[in-house]
Amino acid sequence: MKRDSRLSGVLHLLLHLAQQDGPVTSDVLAQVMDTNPVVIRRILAGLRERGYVRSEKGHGGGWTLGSDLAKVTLRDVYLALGSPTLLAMGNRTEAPGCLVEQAVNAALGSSFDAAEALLLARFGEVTLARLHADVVRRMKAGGVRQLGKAHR
Amino acid sequence: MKRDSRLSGVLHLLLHLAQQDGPVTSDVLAQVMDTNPVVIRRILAGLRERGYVRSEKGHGGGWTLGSDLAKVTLRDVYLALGSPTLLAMGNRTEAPGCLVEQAVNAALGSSFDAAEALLLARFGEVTLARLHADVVRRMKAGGVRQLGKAHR
DNA sequence: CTTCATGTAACATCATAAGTGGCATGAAGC
DNA sequence: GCTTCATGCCACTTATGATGTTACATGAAG
Repeated sequence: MKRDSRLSGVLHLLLHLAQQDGPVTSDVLAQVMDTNPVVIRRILAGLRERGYVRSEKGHGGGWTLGSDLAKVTLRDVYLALGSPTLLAMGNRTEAPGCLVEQAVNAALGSSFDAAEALLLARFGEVTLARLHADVVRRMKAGGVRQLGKAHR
Repeated sequence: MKRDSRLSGVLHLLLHLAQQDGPVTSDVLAQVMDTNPVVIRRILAGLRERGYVRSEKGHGGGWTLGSDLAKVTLRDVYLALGSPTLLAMGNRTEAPGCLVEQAVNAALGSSFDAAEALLLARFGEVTLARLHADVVRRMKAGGVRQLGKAHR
């Protein structure tokens, strides 16, 4: 199964935006992420609806942050993406008539639910501000290297 | 992302085998699972290597359980399937040069790891015997219904 | 009114689980 | 021996969803 990397990608985008003054175009972000501008717009569309980012058209346009990084958690970002599937596995059928399958579903399902709950809880504990602070810390630790240069 | 239901499926198969005296053919199991015999063989192949099931060719052949249900956990079964991907999400890249991505990976990765560890731990706590006991309990609770009849 | 940038639809690509057909292998029954 | 039944396995197809790409409309700045 192909792994969904949108959450990873969008966080990357947000943190890069956090280190830019003005708007950044989808084109630039696409180069940084080594992908297509349309993919960028697609990913950021959900965040725009919630006000986490803003977009402007025309000259000098592009993407800017739209809210306080301290008030947005990874969970918020995840939800803004449309709550994509977290687990790669699932029960074969829901609401089966077979008693065996019911027992299997009950056993697996409770574990699946627990794992999803754990993920969401941990996502809820981490704010973008904390991630940003971590980036700054890493920059200092490794010497103030310019960002965006080490992308390839 | 398409969800992997092999673990769910194989548990279903094992519990059905547990309630049969003699060998059960892939054909019969396929009907029970509403799928193709080849799929059954493919799923059970890994379990055979570890001795959890045995297969016999020819007349009167088919699949039988190969070990004590109390000694096999869901984790064992999961491993026998080849440890398929548990999470539908992942980091965009591993070992990135970009500091931002490193920070993102660290934050997400620890959560991903925790969720996977939780799943494996819970799988390790559940034996097939316990699942089987649960099936029996459900049968008594709902009247002794014949298994395999409520499959479609 | 030209240029730049987003917004969006439509389509192509790619990976993987699942489904299917065909054929070889081996065991039981005649 | 030989037929039948069942697994073992390979190659191919199908289905699904993330991702990549092209094309065109919209709107803002110069």
